[in-house]
Amino acid sequence: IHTMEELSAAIGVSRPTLSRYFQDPTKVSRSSVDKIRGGLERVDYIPNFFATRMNRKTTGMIGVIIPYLNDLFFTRLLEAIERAAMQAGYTVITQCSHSDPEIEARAAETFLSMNVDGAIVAPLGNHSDLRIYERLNARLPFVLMDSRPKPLSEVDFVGTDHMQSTGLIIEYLIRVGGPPVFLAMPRVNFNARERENAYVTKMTELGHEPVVIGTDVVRDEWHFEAHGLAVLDRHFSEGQFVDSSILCANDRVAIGALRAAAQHGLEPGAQRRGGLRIAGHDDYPLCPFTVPSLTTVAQDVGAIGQAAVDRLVEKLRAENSSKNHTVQLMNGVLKVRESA
Amino acid sequence: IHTMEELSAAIGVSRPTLSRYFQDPTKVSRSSVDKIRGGLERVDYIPNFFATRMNRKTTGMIGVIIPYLNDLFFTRLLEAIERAAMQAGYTVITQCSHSDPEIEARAAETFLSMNVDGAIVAPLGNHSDLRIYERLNARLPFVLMDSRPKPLSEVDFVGTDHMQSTGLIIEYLIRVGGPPVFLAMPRVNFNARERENAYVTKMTELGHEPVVIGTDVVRDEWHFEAHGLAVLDRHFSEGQFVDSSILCANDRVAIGALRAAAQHGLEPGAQRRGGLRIAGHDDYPLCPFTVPSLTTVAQDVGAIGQAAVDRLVEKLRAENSSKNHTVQLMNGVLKVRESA
DNA sequence: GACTAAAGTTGACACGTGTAAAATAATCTT
DNA sequence: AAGATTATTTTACACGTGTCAACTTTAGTC
Repeated sequence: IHTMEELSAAIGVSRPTLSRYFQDPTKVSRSSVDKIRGGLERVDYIPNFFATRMNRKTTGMIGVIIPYLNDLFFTRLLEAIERAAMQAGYTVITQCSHSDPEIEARAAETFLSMNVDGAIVAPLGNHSDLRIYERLNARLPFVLMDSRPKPLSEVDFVGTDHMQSTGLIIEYLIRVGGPPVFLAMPRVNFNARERENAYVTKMTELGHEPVVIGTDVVRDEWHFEAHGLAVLDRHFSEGQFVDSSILCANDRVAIGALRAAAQHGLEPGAQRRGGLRIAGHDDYPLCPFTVPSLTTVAQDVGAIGQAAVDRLVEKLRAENSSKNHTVQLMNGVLKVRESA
Repeated sequence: IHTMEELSAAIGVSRPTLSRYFQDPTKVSRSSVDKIRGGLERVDYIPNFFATRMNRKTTGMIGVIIPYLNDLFFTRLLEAIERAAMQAGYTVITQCSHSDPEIEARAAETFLSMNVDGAIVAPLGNHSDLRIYERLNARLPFVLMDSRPKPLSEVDFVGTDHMQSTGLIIEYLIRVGGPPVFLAMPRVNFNARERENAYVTKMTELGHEPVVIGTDVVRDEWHFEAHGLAVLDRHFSEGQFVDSSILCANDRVAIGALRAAAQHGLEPGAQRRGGLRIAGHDDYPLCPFTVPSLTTVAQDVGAIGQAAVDRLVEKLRAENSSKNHTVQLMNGVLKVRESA
């Protein structure tokens, strides 16, 4: 039994009544509700998703694009979004760019084609075609998340305040050790550059010489751990930075850095004044379990996801397309552990 | 400009011709193609996803359900599936159960409602309502993946041969160290129990006494690292297993185990004969970067994902619903590193 | 140049459900 | 109890595109 028509015949209630029942049972009289309930016990019927969505003015769906799956940062973000969206009564359609701008573009088209009520996008990065975001932004309630292309200014954004978060860990490192070196990450997105800039700015502000390493060696783009390991392995081999404070662009790079230290018999940690220190950024879920456990700045992933959904819902509830946009930057929180 | 009707008026080609053009441009004459191409340059039009899908007998979509997002094993699996499906020309709709049977059930209903051509499911585990899988299996080309409920036998399955993989690492551990203790994982899915059984069977077969630990302490279910750490911390504190070979149910548990070892000043590794050894299962992407790097058995995630899609496509191409089912068990591969 | 076959186009209906307006039933006044 | 009001159901049309049969054009043959 596949259609409402058939169902209405089987139960003895008109089809439109069924239609309204499925949308909001309170709009149907008590007696009809009982008849329908009873009928649904006997036959099994599932409304056709496409037919229902086609005629509604609102589909109740929001589209989410994330750049990469094999990274717990994004999965946590996605989870936060899904929870928040579910709470708000929306169905989330997720697409992953797999670090391919073409797939990202196709995902955006799919969303438009599906008439999603709104879209949340964590952009892919340098290779992305910015017109995609502009196109989405022009036609839908749209929120950008996590990382922000500089050229795009008229867009809502939710992310971390990298000046604040990076500043926090830099000040800490200076306090307990010395001015940190910055181990960059492959420039897969705009955050990579932004954190690097935040580091340089903060160091200059504090009157220290910024030193950035790891910008030359770029292996497989998203293999951050391997990148961190390779860069530091080379430097440690040459005796460089073995007594430095090293601030890694993110925790995955830092995990590679810890590995490099171990391979060279170095023990990064807070114990020895003036010794090797390694710190990261993000509070990757594995940080408490590395050896030594990793000192880092936590991004409030849950808050970012929640805020992105909140802002989106706010926009798509406001019929009047108020063109002003919001930028929400969350603060990082210092997580002091063993490695620095 | 939102409908084909409008587009056809704007271009000067009949609507059905446009319809056929979007499905297969070769079915339209050269002259029409040129006219349409030209027209699409000027206006932008996106076919309505729902309207197109509603009338087609096949939607070109396959639904995938995974139990948990914050685990790189599942994200890698998902990635493999998405790649394989894209290659085969299908659109993947992903839903995550978030370890909630109710969400899992709802996801299944959504798939049925969307008329997906087929479904691939990595089951949630003990709490799942098995009727969900039976229902899907009865109404769709359906493939179960990764972990398999024992009561379900009439279902296609793709996963790892745990007898083989676990046997492999056990034999290795016995060869280089001694008969391993098994550090169980929280019983979140059927694999947990299956690996445990595989361990017991293999040990018995080889004439060793199986010892399983970690079945009592069950903290937050999916926090495997914390589980491994807590269990071994307790045992190490009591001086137990400090010179044992410890086989962890999976790599995330093993990462917690490595941490426990470090906290107790123990150095798991292959160097010292008769000393502490820690091994895992799965080849989690971080294994090469832990300190020490983690010896483990790799599950061939790529092959599992590919095989699941292959089998599904095979089923949904075969009109004749051949009711025979296939079980594909992939072999694990030993990855010897430092920890054992 | 007339005829035939093939290729391409179009009219008309179908898909399954939402929705506004019209019709009916139920409830409430006086 | 009759009319007025409200709650509920039904009629009728709409949504945007797929698809088939009927129609028109083109290409090919002699």
